[in-house]
Amino acid sequence: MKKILIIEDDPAILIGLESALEEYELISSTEGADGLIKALDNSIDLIILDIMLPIMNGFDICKELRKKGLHTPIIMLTSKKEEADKVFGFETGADDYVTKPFSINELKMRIKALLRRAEMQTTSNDSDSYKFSNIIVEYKKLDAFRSGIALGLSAKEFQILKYFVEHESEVISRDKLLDDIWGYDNYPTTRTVDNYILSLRKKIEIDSSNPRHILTVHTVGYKFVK
Amino acid sequence: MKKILIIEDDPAILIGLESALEEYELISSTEGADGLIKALDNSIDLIILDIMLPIMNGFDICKELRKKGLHTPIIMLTSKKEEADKVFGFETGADDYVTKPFSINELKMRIKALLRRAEMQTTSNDSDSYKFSNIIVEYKKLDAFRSGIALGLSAKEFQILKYFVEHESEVISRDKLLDDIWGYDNYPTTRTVDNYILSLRKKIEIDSSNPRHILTVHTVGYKFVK
DNA sequence: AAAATCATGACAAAATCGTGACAACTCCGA
DNA sequence: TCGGAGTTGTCACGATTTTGTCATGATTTT
Repeated sequence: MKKILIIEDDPAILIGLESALEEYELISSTEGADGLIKALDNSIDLIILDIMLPIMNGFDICKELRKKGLHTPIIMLTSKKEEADKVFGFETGADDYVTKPFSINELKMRIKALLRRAEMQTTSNDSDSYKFSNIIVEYKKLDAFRSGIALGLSAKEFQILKYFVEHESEVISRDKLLDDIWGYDNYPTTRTVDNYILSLRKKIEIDSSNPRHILTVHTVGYKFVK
Repeated sequence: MKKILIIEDDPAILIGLESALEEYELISSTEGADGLIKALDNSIDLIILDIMLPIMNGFDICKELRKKGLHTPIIMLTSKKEEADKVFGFETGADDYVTKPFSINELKMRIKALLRRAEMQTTSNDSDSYKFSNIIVEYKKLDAFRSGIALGLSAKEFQILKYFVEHESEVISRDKLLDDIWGYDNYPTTRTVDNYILSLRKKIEIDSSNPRHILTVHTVGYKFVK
């Protein structure tokens, strides 16, 4: 269930929203500073923010949140159309607004549209294969293929390759790999890593002594490039 | 410059949009099937889509695009509010709408908001890089790139370059660099520093014998400028 | 039990590191 | 303006560290 944070000081509107948005998990705040903390603390999916608030106004909250690097979609509640124009500009960071008195139906649709778009960001990358060069890594088959023929990766080799493609071009230290692949309970030597790199290279590189995909970064670790 | 595709059959509106949205690169289509192809072919950043179109209506185009896995933000143009309600629902895939006759200002703001949100997706993950001139220093990749091609910095070279960019325009003495990069346990000669400066210059400067970024400050040390 | 996989150590190969030598340059005073 | 002392640029070499690779035994899977 999606979490929505409502920052609104007018009890009448707050109650109205709460009954209209029963399909969501609602968190509310009637005051700016408190709302700001809640917006940062919880794993909120969307924020509904009134512009007119005592002490700290919605305009400032919005800017503050964006300054702190929060990407949560924000819908502003405003009383006047002109006011909306001011806050909805590029520089404030709000994603949408509705003007009071607003249609609950319209608000609901705008919420849906923003949630859907946010959702897409996180789930659009769930394909079950990864291509690079002439190789396809099939997550479900736990193996990789060069022009259709299986390379016959062992379980650990596959894990490592998957880890590498998921961290494309990042430098991975041997210790990081041991932590993330082997876990903390059994901890082989860093030499073990080199050996797996060797066998992986033999399988996925065309010339394993001159690797083009699994590169060594001397004194640091390895990195995978497409 | 962001690319916007406008799918609209009414020439009057099309001309109006084209003159209002001069800040964008515009591509237009007056017909559904053609618009659908253009939407898929080009690297469009946003689509403005009229609902009422001959032959294939905007509603269907929208659904078709989403079915094909296109995530481009879509703003619908509608004549009636009720019509908007129908297409703006969760199932069609539109992100926003404006009702004719619409305020150009409002449309512009809605475009901005959607583009900003889309932008965040692509740029939110490279916060750990530093640009200067035509070079990008990628912290996670432990390397720097000139127009995309890797410069192949060694670990120590990278450390030093990172140190320099983090202390932009500050004059750094050799001793300070030895302290901060090599640490207090092993302490090479100041000659060593010069050697690393040399190799760094060879990699990041266009003319290494006439450096523009890593400058020597005689009798004091070096300084990095953008 | 056989086969595959995994982990380790030994040694060779390679890359990087640090140094000294000397040339080129800069600054400053004569 | 010239020269000299000090500073920096540059190169090549050896030392050191890191990585590649293989053979071997342990462990797990089939």
